[in-house]
Amino acid sequence: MQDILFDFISKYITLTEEEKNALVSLDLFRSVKKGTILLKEGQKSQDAYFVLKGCIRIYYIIDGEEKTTAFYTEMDALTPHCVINKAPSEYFISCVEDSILTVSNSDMEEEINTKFPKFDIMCRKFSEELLAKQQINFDEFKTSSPEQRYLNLIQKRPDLIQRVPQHQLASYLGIKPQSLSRLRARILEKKS
Amino acid sequence: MQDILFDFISKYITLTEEEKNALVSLDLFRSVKKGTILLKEGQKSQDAYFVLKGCIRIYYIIDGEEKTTAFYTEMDALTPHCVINKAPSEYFISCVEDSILTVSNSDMEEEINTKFPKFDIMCRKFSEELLAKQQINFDEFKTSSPEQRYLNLIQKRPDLIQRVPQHQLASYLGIKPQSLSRLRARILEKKS
DNA sequence: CGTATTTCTTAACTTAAGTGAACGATCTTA
DNA sequence: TAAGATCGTTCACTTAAGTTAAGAAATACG
Repeated sequence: MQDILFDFISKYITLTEEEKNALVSLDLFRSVKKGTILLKEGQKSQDAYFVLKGCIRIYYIIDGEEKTTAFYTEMDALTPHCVINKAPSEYFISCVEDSILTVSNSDMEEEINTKFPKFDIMCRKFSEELLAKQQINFDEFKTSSPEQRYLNLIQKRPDLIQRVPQHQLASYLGIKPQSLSRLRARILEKKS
Repeated sequence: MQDILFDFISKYITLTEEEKNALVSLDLFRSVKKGTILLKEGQKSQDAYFVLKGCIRIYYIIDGEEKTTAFYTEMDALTPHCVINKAPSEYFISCVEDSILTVSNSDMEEEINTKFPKFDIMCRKFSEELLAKQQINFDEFKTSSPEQRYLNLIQKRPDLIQRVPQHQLASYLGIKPQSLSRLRARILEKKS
C-alpha cells in the first residue's frame, strides 16, 4: 500500500531511504468505511488527504439538497479549502466507498517540509500541475453542454460512472438527476 | 509599478534588498497594446505572466467561435498550461486592454528559485491558494444557473462587467451572447 | 427475509437557453 | 469622414433543462 504513495511521489522527486522512513514513521495510513464523513460544513480542520484506494467526494448542502462537485480516487490528493484559508469549511467530504487514505495535518507537513526541503519543491510542482489541469477542466466544462460533459466523462473517467451513484454524478455535471436520466436515454436512442 | 509586484510578493514572503534587486535586474516588465496576442493555439511557450495593470484573457477557438474562459486583471498571475506540461497550447491569450505585465520564462524562474529557495516556498503557497480558490469558483459555477452566475459576477468582479465586451463575458459565464442579453433584460424587469 | 429507504426512470408541464436572422449602434480604419 | 466590421439587442422558433409527481428497481438493515 505504501508503494502507491512512493510511486506517486517519485513522479516529482527522488526519495532516499531515510526520507522514506521519516514518511512511514508519521503513521499516515487510515482505513475509512463507506459513508464516513471526514469533514463537515462549518468545521475547521487541518487535515489533507491522499487516496490510496477507494473514492471520496466533496459536496455542499444548498437549500437542503446535496450538490456533489468533486470526486477523488486512487492517486488523487485533496487539501480542503478550509485548511488553506484557515476558515470554517463551506462543504462536506465523505467516503463514497470503503477507502484507504493517508491523512496528514498541517503541523506534520510543516515539520517534514523543514526537515526535507525537497518536499516543498514536490508540493510546488504538484500544485502547479494540478492547478493547470483544473483550469483545463473548468474550461471544458464552460465550453460544453451537459450532454457533451457526460460523453466527455465516459471517455476520461469511465470508472466514475460505474462506482458513483447517478444523482451524485448529476450535480457533478451541473444538472439535476432527472436531466441526467433523460440525457442518457437520449444518447442511447441516438446510437440505435 | 514595481511596487505592485513587491506588494504582491509580500503577502507570501519577506524580501531582502538583495533579493529585490535580483528580481529587478531580470528586467521583467513589458507594456502590451490592446489586442496583442501573447500566445497562440498550437504554440509552445515558456512564458508566465503577472498583471500589473490592464486585463488579459484566455480563449479557445471552437468550431470557428471564440470562447473566452478566463480573465486576469491587476495582481493576477497566469502560468499557461503549455508551460507546465511542455506541450503545444490549447488556447490563445490576448490583451483586452493596454496592459503592463511581467513576463518571465521558466529558465529565469529556475535560476532565481535556486538562488533564493524562498521563491519556491512562495510559489508553493501561491499555487495552493490559487488551487483552492479555483476549486471554490468551479463549485460555484457548477451549482448555479447562468443568471445566478451573472449576479454573482456583479458582486465579485464588478469591474469586469465594465471593462470587458459582453460576448466575451457570455462564454465566460458558459452561455451565448444572445442569452446574456436576454438574461440582463429579465433581471432589469424583475427589479422594476 | 421482508420492510423501509434510497435510487433511477418516466411523464407532463414550465422555464430558460440555443439558433438564425434582422437591425441599429458603435467602433475601426483606410 | 465614409465604408465596413464588430457588437449588443430583439424576435420567433426550437431544443433541452428544471419541476413536480408517481412508480419501479435496487439497496440497506433490523
